[in-house]
Amino acid sequence: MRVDSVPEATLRRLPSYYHYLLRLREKGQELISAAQIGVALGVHHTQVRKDLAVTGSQGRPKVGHRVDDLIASIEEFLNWNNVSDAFLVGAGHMGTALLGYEGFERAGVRIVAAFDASPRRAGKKIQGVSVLPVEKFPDLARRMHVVIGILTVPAEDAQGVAEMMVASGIQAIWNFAPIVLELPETVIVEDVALYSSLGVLSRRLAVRRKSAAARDSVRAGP
Amino acid sequence: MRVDSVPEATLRRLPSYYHYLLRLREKGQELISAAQIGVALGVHHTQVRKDLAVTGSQGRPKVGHRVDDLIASIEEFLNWNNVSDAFLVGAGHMGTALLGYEGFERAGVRIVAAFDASPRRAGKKIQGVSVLPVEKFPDLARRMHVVIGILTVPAEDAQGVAEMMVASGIQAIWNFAPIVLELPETVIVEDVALYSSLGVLSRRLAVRRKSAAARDSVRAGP
DNA sequence: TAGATTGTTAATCGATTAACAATC
DNA sequence: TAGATTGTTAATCGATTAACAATC
Repeated sequence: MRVDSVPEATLRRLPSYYHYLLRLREKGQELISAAQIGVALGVHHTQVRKDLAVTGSQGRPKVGHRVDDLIASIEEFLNWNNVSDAFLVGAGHMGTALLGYEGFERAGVRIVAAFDASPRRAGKKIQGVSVLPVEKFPDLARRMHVVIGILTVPAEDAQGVAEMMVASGIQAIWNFAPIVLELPETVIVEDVALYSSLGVLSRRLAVRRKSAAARDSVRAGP
Repeated sequence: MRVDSVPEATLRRLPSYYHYLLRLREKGQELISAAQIGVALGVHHTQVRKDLAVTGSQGRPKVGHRVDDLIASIEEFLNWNNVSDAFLVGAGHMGTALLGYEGFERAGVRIVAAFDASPRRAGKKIQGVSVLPVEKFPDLARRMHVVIGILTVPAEDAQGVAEMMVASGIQAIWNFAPIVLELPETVIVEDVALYSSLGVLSRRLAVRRKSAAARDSVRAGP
């Protein structure tokens, strides 16, 4: 049983619309049609309409959608207008990078503390966020009612840390480790699969080279 | 016309199998069945078989697959056994994080130089990789026959830098900026859509809260 | 009004899952 | 051998695209 009837593919496209619309607004554009969005983002215009429809935003025939309305509707639909506190575990390269991002508050997430198992890192401040010993996570998470965990630890530690997070009341995990976490299915896990992305890139490049090589050998003759 | 007949969903799952298999090998396990992989990674066993089939690897009835064979087949299929040089542009938070990753060489990519528009960053070394002025990109890319570009610049600079990359001979771009790049369709673009990921997470969490609240109000009575 | 655009219903397409024969 | 597992073909499911009526 799916809790949310909205297709995941739609959820993934909405942020892309959102950032495009922000840019339009910055340029002062007030109206936009589904077809224009589609062309700009490489999505079929019917698909754009369906995606926007789930947010409840309505356009006017012959006129299009108000950029402001769309932005507000997407924000509300994704709950990006309510910022939730998040704890990050793993203050390594990726963790440090995420702590430096400004844009996540606009996407409903504020990283309020970071944790690390290494005493070398704990005690420091990174990008203005304190790095604490990971032992302090459970107590603090509970006291501050933090329900979002960001997981940027090495793959071999990820499962253990994730379990600690869930035991501390975390309900959603943004996982950067290249493993599939085994957790109660009530926990929301969203993977950032960097290696999946690299796999697609590498394969496409290889296929492209192969077909280019094939063309060249035809051109050169048998 | 699709150049590669293999579904993208399959390409995205293969790296996940790959990392799981690496862990098995480390533990000394020599054989594995599609069903076991499926249980561990949350994929239907038939799907696992189809995915593995595209790599050309074969298993034996009643026995399963040799872990070694699968690893080798996936590596070859994704061309991860041939490492390509890559240039990174944007030595900010995310760029720095990627320069620190050890695992990308195993995924076919070696970052050999970084570039940045800011004179403050250019000239430094980050994680042992030199950061050069972005003006040097075109000439160096051509001379070194670099065809992979990693794009970690702010959103507003991404389109321009991507065009510069393509003009310099780059054939595939790993894009971390939250915009849809408009480039010739011969260019392979692979987006790491952090905000799409956050959108899904935020929405799921909101839906979960809503249904929890609904349950509570029923329990409390009308 | 005419026609551009929306929003919805129907058709198509592709990916996932089910069923089952092959085989070690 | 019996049965666990593979690999393939058929059925189902869900997402995308096409068709079209509604409307400003």
